[in-house]
Amino acid sequence: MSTLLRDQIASAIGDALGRASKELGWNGVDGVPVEVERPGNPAHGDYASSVALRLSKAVRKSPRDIAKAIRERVRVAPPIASVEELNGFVNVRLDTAWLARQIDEIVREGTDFGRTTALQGKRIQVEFISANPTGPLTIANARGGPLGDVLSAVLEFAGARVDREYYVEDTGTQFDVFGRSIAIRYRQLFGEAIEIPPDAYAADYVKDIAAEIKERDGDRWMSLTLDDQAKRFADVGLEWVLREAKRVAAMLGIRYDTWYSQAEMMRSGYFQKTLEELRRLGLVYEKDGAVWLQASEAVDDKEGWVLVRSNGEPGYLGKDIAYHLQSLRERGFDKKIDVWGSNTHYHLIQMRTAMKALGLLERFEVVLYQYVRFLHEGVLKRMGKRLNQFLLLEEVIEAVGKDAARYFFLQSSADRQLDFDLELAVQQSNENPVYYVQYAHARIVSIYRTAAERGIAPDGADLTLLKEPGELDLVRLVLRFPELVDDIRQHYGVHQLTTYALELAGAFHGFYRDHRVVDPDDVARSRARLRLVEAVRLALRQTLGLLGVSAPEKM
RNA sequence: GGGCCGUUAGCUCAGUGGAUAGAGCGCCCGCCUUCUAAGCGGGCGGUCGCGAGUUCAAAUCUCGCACGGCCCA
Repeated sequence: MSTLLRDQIASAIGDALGRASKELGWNGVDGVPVEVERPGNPAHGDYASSVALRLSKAVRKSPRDIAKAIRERVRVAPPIASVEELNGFVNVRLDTAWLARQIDEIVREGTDFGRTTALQGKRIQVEFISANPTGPLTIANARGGPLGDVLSAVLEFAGARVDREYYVEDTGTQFDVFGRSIAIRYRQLFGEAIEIPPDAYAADYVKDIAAEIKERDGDRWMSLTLDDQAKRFADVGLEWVLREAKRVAAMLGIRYDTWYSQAEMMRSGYFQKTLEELRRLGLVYEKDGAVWLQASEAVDDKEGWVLVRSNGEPGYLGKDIAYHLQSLRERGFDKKIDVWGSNTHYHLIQMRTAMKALGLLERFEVVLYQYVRFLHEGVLKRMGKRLNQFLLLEEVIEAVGKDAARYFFLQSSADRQLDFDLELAVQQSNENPVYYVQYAHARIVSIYRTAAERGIAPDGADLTLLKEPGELDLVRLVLRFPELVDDIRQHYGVHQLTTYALELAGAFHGFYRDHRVVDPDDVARSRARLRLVEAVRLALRQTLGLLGVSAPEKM
């Protein structure tokens, strides 16, 4: 199954259309893509194409006439059993014997079922979470975790070589403030009457870091100025933050390939190189002592954007352009995909302008997810580390578990805002659909145990015995998995995996009630059905595997 | 003031131009002597925020407006 089923069907219809066009002397057919979809209504077959309706005007024929001409010319051979015309649609039905045969193919492919080579040879960097290294991971940063991790998994499954990257922004104002906050807490531990300013990080973890320093080094740093302490403690804080981030990411089942330091990127000289290149392109000008990037004409922003501030400090945008340029030019990535929170959307507009100017736009992709808020005692709160107001990712994972936490974040599209109520999440974790899906998987494994006990193995199963709609519908659903993977590979809608998992699990649960699999009185059919549910189990396992959710054999 | 995202069943959300709009939760009724009832079947429940436009066809695309969230100034 190297070619997706839907592509096979589409090209069969396309061929027929081409012949019809030639034989009947139609004009206007060229360049119109033939696409097929899975109709929701079973009466409309397994695949349908609306190409006749689209072509009607150009060809100057009624949609029905076009569809009929196509229908007459489609080569009817497995996998296609029949082609019909209805209301101008071309409806294709799959051959049921062919469908049943696919079960062996699926089982044979095993963990390769759905895997493709579409992205073979591509090196892709997926950058996600990358929270400011000024505190622990919160539920807000958390959303990017499963999104980025699952997207990475899908891209790998499609043949790409993927690097999961955590960009550590260990330079800049926020990082300095973090160091200063630790220093102030450190001084307070020695009884100094120094207040933590309102724009500093006031949360308890900052005190913890200061206490760790005191414990280890005592008053050794008290002789330094606040500025020098701030500089030194920022690095101590960074160590703490990265240690925590690695630990908590691991709790979510996320393992990064690279923790990439912004400071290191700056030391590499790439920032200067980037400025020079932008200058050569004539996109940079100086004003008020600062260095500016010209805004694109598409954006109504005459001012342009600061690359280097008037005090000589590299600006956030400038550093990020340099970082991207380095990834794509020097670090060997064909593509960089960033998973960013919605608050960066304006930054994204700026980045796209810059990437376009540098000729890198098509190698730069962003998944923008809407912010996560949390409810505390029924009141909505905006997350903020400086506000000392946040819900730790760790607390959530501890409360509901890795599987439910990941599944929760992957249920809705990135575009939709999430509100998280920890009390409700704990209370409802038993109702999390992830258990519904996992239960289907465990049930199938249980069927296998029963079969083994009764001495029935699926080997040599005669799949032609599978003729009932309930049986074949399961195969149809399983065969959608490779198409789904292909969609996500292109459009990054990883939440579709959860929708699919739920649908497949539901279909299986329904099947389970109506169809006995292990029946000692009918060993032949038992074998065939064991094969069938094995294919379902595989599709579930593959889906859960991409989601990073476990597929338990017992529940 | 400019920009990004959202608005679909009581609640949480799928549905990214097709033919009667779906799921989970909740509510009502039914189903465990047989492979796991964390399950299944049935029922109730919808002006797809509002208005215009494009199209053979709009929840889906475009424009305007309203409301909610966010970013920039």
